[in-house]
Amino acid sequence: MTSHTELDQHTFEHNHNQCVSLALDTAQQLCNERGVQLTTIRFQVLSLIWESHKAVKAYELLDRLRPLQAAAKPATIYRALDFLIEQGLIHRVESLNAFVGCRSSGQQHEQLLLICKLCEQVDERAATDVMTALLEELQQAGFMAHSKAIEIHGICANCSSK
Amino acid sequence: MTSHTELDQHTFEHNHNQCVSLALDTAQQLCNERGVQLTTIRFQVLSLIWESHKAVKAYELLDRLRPLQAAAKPATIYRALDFLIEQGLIHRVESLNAFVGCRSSGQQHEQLLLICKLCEQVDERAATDVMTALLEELQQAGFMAHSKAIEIHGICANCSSK
DNA sequence: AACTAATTGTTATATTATTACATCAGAACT
DNA sequence: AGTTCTGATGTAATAATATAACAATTAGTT
Ligand SMILES: [Zn+2]
Ligand SMILES: [Zn+2]
Ligand SMILES: [Zn+2]
Ligand SMILES: [Zn+2]
Repeated sequence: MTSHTELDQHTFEHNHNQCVSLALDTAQQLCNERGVQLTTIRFQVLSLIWESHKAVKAYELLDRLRPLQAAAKPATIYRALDFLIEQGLIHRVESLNAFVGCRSSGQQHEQLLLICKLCEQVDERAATDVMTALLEELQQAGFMAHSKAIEIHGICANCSSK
Repeated sequence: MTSHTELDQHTFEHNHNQCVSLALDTAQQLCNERGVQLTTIRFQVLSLIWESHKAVKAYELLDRLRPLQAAAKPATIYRALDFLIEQGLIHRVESLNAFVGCRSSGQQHEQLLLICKLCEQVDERAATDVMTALLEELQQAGFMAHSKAIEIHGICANCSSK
């Protein structure tokens, strides 16, 4: 029997196992290179986040982590999330207070996040034209940007074709 | 003696009283046209938000409203904020869980918010080139956007020139 | 006045996140 | 081996943000 989560993954019509493998392998490799520890807890949280392309809430992660880490508390999750964000392995979706795996960790990348209201999946796009225009605008404004987050809410192509 | 808040407003080197008058007058006019009520509480909250160009937190607003409305509770503030957002009179700054007056209420506008880490002021810009590129990107992705929020954190021109 | 819808009062609670301090495990040093 | 240092985790408490539910009041309408 196929779970709801698995179905949702398939709406992208892609091999999600590949997504997960790539993400986890890349994470491990980046942490090695950087001399930081992808500990068991951090790896487990990253894996849980990567179970789908949906943004996940911290306390939902906590619930899902507890079977694996009986002692898990809010701080456990938030520490792991802080680490994963610092290392660029996940994104925080500000408008949802939720977290989603980064699909281009390692590469320098700005984020354009397309957040579907129906399937709740988050698509991350390079959107180089947008970012170029943005850089130009920032330059004109004399604004020195540290972080650039573009979060668009709406209906994804897949959902609107149904 | 000049308060810190007043000083901060002056960093824009503009007549903030004009900002406030324009914002409040426009708000009143729009509400009239739309047949919705800009009640005392809503007007007071909007005025408090407009005391500066900084984003303000809900519970800070609550503290500042209480001298005017002894019975004010969280719900009081959140209801007023909901109304003001619906009417496009303020923006919610997702990445700060805070609120800032909209400088172009009434006009159709997408928002590019430049959020300064030093002076905490929020600058709202039309950024038409960015928005054009964004629309193009969304079209390519087949994504039907309902809300577009671009929040950039960094150092504003004024602060970086000090 | 009577009715209706919108707004506000009030209480409780849900959700999201951080702080502080104790403990533990591994690496580095003596 | 013992000591020390560091980073990570355990644990408890609490802070900060936001919503739900229902009662009371007010503003418009008939
Ligand atoms: Zn996938
Ligand atoms: Zn969708
Ligand atoms: Zn001003
Ligand atoms: Zn500034």
